[in-house]
Amino acid sequence: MNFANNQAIYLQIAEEICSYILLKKWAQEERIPSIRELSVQLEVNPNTILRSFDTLQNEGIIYNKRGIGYFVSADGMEKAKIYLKQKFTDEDMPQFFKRMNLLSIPFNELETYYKKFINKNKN
Amino acid sequence: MNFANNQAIYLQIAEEICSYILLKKWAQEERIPSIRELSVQLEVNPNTILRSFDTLQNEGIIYNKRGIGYFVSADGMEKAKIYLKQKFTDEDMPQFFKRMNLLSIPFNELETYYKKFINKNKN
Amino acid sequence: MNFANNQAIYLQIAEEICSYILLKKWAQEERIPSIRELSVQLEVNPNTILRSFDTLQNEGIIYNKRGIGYFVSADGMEKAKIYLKQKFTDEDMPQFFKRMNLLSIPFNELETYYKKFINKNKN
Amino acid sequence: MNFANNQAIYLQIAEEICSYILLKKWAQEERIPSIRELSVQLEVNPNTILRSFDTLQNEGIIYNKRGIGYFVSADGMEKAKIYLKQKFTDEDMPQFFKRMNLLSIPFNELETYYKKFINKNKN
DNA sequence: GTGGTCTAGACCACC
DNA sequence: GTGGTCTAGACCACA
Repeated sequence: MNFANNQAIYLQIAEEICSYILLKKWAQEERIPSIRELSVQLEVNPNTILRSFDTLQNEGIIYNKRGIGYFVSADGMEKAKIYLKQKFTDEDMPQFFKRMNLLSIPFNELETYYKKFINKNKN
Repeated sequence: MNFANNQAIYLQIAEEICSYILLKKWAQEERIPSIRELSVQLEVNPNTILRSFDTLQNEGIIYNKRGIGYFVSADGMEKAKIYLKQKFTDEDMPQFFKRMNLLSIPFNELETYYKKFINKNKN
Repeated sequence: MNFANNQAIYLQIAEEICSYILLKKWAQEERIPSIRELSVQLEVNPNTILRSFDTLQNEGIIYNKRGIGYFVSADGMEKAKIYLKQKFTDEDMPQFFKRMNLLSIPFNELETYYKKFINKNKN
Repeated sequence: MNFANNQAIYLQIAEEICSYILLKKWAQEERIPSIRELSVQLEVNPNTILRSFDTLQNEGIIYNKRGIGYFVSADGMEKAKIYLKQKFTDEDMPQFFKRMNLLSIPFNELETYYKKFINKNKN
């Protein structure tokens, strides 16, 4: 039994940053908070934030200006979406479908729930 | 940012027990491990286990024989399924659908992924 | 005046590993020494070696088997060559050409030296 | 693995001084900074600077006036160029060509890179 | 044993 | 101020 979320903190933070970009809380070409700011705010070690940034930089989602800070790439939103979608299909979906099978929920039934969800949130 | 799973531990354990019942690791009318056993195994305070058992007993999934232990109800499997399904539709599904919307994944696409999942796990 | 090589240690190590692969000291699909072994041998912190390995893994030059170690990729030699060549053309060549200009060495003259070098090392 | 530049510090400084002369930062017959000044500026022991000056004096690149200081020779620029060129052809070139061979870069290709370099820096 | 993660803290270069 | 590098050492999961 694992009570804590088993995913590495730096990956959780990376995903969170992507979500922020997708939600347009940080626009493209905009500077994101510094490593030190985030490390204080999220109460983690600066090195952990750096690792998140490194990961996102490798994905081309953010880039870096020496001595200034990190910025969302010009195509950061698109790339953030690709990054998150990959994680979603590879990790969340299989777990979700597994649960459906355990609970004998047929795929048809899922659509019903989906329509309800859409109706409730369409406003 | 929440690094730890935000759900109460005793509820996590309750769900886990239901899963075990559904997977037939503990048959109906079978005695389940004692509070002490589980508290040692899961490295949790015995009171936490007791709360899980209370919750499941209220749902009619397990019952208690004084001085002997807890047992899976005669209709425990069915009730465990209902219990888990409720959690699944109320908590997991909305979160899942929300993510789909954020990532602009149409419902049609989900079916494709579902079929892939089924094919991979049908053996 | 910088007396020490200004390139980061973990990048120097990454290049050194690539050279080893190109020189076939570590064959493709072969396991390379563990992080701990190299950290002792090279007298650097294990984290520094890990960073070198991370870099090379991102380049697809090496890959990892959990709990076993790092291995040279099937196409590791080719990718190591590409990696080193990029570094060579981007960093070493400009510096080399700059020196040629400072010393007023025309390109023709370089060819003479090159032929001498080849003759001396062709055996 | 050598993390530090393997060349003796006093030789590195000697080369640096030659570069300065070639770049006309110190003109011929001009006095160059005192041993004490340089030792402070470069954070090096005065004896190390003295050894650099000795080396350059032996090459006839600089000369000494008792009680006054060191001066660039009348033909210092030419001799500095010869000194640096010798180092360049004897030490840098072989290493450079060796790398070219390791990376299977033919000499023709080098010319392409050279032209690009010239074009970029011709302004 | 292996690698993976995280913390604490230091020093550096660049702006 | 910013990020970049490196060390020391801890704890974890996996095999």
